[in-house]
Amino acid sequence: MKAKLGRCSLLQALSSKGFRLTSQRRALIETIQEADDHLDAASLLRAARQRKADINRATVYRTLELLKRLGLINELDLMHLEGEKHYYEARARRDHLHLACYKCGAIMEYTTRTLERLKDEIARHNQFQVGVIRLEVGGWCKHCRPRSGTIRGSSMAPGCGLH
Amino acid sequence: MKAKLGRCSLLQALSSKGFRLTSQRRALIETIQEADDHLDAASLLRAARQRKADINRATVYRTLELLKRLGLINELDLMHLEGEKHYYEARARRDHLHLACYKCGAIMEYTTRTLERLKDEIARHNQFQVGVIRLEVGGWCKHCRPRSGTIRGSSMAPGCGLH
DNA sequence: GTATTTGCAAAAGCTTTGCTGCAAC
DNA sequence: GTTGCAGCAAAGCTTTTGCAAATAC
Repeated sequence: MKAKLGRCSLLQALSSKGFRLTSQRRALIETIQEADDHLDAASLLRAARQRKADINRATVYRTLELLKRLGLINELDLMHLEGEKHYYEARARRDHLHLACYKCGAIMEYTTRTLERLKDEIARHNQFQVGVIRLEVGGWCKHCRPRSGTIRGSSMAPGCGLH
Repeated sequence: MKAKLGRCSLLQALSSKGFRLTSQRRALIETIQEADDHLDAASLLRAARQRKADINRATVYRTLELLKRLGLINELDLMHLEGEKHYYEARARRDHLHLACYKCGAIMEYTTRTLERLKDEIARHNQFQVGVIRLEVGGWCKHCRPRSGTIRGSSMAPGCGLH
């Protein structure tokens, strides 16, 4: 179960910026905020329809675009483990990174101060104002590691054909 | 001009693993290695055709898939600044991150020890064998920052409609 | 000579768009 | 009553696939 704390209140944020709160948007936002997993557009539509039956695919995409533009949700690729869909999550108070296992497909989240330090460093060294930071790691989780023991420091994918 | 040093020799790596060196693959690989920018599949095809006229789109995608699987190139999304295409770069000796400016579209690379430290930390704390790490940052470059001075530590995108 | 790889063309998958009518404020 | 937003259906774009012919080794 995904933690529900530390989330922005999307509904509140939307209306305070003058956007209409349609019943469709409510259903979509509630679905996103209460989701256990990262949802792609199709899954979100399916889940949101249990709250409000008549939601259209176009509305899903338009709402996601809006929330993304407002910085209220994050868009993830999750290393394209399965196709080119995008995944979404309500933006948490702290940035975190996503680990994707090439073998079993598990997605893990990891929060660390180092990421915040890195963000500050990026801003300072490049005079760059950071809006969104997306850090995704592909590899092998502890259950799927090719062999136990060594974790290589190298950046090269170990061997071929392993994905 | 992008630095040409610190690259893997893709041709050599391919043949040493027993893959055939077709003229199409040669043309594609040479194009990738000498590219000044990050190339998407269509641009790569266009550029490679100047070396070898008859290359097909399917071959491009199949070759990219192969090189990616072998860990010889990185696949980037560059924060989806323009559509959903993917971008590719020959894998460098050191990992680096990509900064994408929402306003002018500039892509900058930044290499830092902190990224390597972060990678080690990820591996240690999650017992995760890192294959590929992809870190992309969306924001505003020094020429496009909304206002000078403050660089906010917050992760929220500043204001709405700015992308 | 044989197995791998290519070209071709069609399809698949996800996302976007134009337009009409509905609904939030 | 306005104006923004949703629904519908069609199109758009990138990427993938099946199969026969070509090519690297």
